[in-house]
Amino acid sequence: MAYTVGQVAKLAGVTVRTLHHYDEIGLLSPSGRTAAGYRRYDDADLERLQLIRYYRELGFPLDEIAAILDGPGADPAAHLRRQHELLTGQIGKLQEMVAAIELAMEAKRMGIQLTPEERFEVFGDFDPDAHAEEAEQRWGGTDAYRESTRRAARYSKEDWLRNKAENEDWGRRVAAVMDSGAPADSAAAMELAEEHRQLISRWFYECSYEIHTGLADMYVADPRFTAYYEKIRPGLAAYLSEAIHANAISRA
Amino acid sequence: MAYTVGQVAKLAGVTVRTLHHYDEIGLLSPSGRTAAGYRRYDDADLERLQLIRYYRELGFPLDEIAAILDGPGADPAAHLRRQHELLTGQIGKLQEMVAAIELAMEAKRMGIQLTPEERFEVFGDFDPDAHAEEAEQRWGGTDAYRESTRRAARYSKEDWLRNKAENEDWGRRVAAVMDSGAPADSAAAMELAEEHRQLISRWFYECSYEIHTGLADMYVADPRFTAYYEKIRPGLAAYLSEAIHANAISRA
DNA sequence: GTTGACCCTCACGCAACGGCAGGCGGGAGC
DNA sequence: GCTCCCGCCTGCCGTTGCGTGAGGGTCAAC
Repeated sequence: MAYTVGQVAKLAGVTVRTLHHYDEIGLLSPSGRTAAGYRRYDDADLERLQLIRYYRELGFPLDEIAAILDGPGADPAAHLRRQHELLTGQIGKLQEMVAAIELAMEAKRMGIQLTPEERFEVFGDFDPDAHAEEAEQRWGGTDAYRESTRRAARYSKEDWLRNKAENEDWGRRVAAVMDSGAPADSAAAMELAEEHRQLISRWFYECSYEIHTGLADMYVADPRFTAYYEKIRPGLAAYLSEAIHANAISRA
Repeated sequence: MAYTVGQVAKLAGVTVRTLHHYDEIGLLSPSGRTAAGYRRYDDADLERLQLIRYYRELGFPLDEIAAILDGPGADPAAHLRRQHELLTGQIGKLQEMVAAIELAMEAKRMGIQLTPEERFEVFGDFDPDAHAEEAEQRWGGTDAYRESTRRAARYSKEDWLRNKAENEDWGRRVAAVMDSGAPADSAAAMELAEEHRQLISRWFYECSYEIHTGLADMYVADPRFTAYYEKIRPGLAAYLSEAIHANAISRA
């Protein structure tokens, strides 16, 4: 089978100009030309273009792609295998970024200040020794910052008051259930965990059960989040965490 | 807290030049300068930079990022929420690409020719009406193409012969087990499924149990792959598929 | 035979920085 | 006080990966 530039462009989802460019730099030269000088691409060219597109999607510059494709010891199967590995690596990276975003969302929801390192460590290559030196400092002056952070969000004043009221109401009720001695996997505790999830979803961001259990783990693992709940009632962080897990399992 | 360009650059994993550039175009201007003209970034600047980095990672051009960040109705929480959605979308796209790579790997392993549409449909925006018109043609002339595809791989001739021999040996034995009337979830069938997986891993690409069950589904869903196994023994495609699933479950 | 879609080759333009030159600032050690 | 080195400053030109015409040939159809 032979294809013209336009056909290849449509098939591969690139522009004709891109194919011209690849021809110019010798990355993908069509296997032949017609008498009139039209480029003719065959199936082998398409296969090469497929590899190019994947490497491009993975962020490789064109000259490196050329080196990889034309270099020795690289049969087509090895390329696919390599691309498979790179892709799964990218997915892992994106999942870490998602987790970092969830952390940032939850921190904002509670008015907790993130350290600069936490903001950026997901992007990799950050300096490890810059981490410990400010570990103390981040526990000071939180209150003023919290207020300013809250003001930054563009909710109306009434919205904020309503949200605050709902939050406090929920806090009172969950403290009462805990005081009553009901276990964390009781229907009452799970119901309040579910309400917690819906409260987040309504006011801040869509909180799936998966995200919710992720938050639950964070509440016991990160002292700043723990402190937020311990202030309501000592032991509440762990209690809530367990209730959230129980609720997620029962709803699944 | 105030930071110099160099400190911010290190923290955020960007170059000083990039920060200069963002300042030049007004995307991220430091909140102040020292008497000597040094740029001074504060925590709000860092927060903005965090958002910028995420949007950049998601492929947005700088002018669009500026429009998004400075536009109305976009509080910080909304940005995080949006980035969360975009990221999960990207992950889904990459997972489709992984699946497409697995298809391509398996097709190559069996010497099956993929249609141009199949090569590129994962990249999206391909023409739907270009799909049906060649549906017949892809069933002709497969043998010659298969041979040429096989030669393309850079294995030595002996490698190929050994691989072929192992494959045929496996084919004989799985046919024998099937003929014996042993069910697909019997120990013998599962053992051959496991061997099938290791054979792929050794010769072609690391084949996890997850990938393996994906292949199993493909063997019954895609007639070209089905035909490959049916030629060994009628009913083998379904039999093998079931054995692979049973094997994966028992090893998990 | 002419119309419209498609192809060709220049050629300039643009985003998002990289990298270097040439010069100032600052703190620490002599 | 002087020097040394590192970090900061402002230009300014270079590069990658194309986008976007300009100006002109080609091909299948009507």
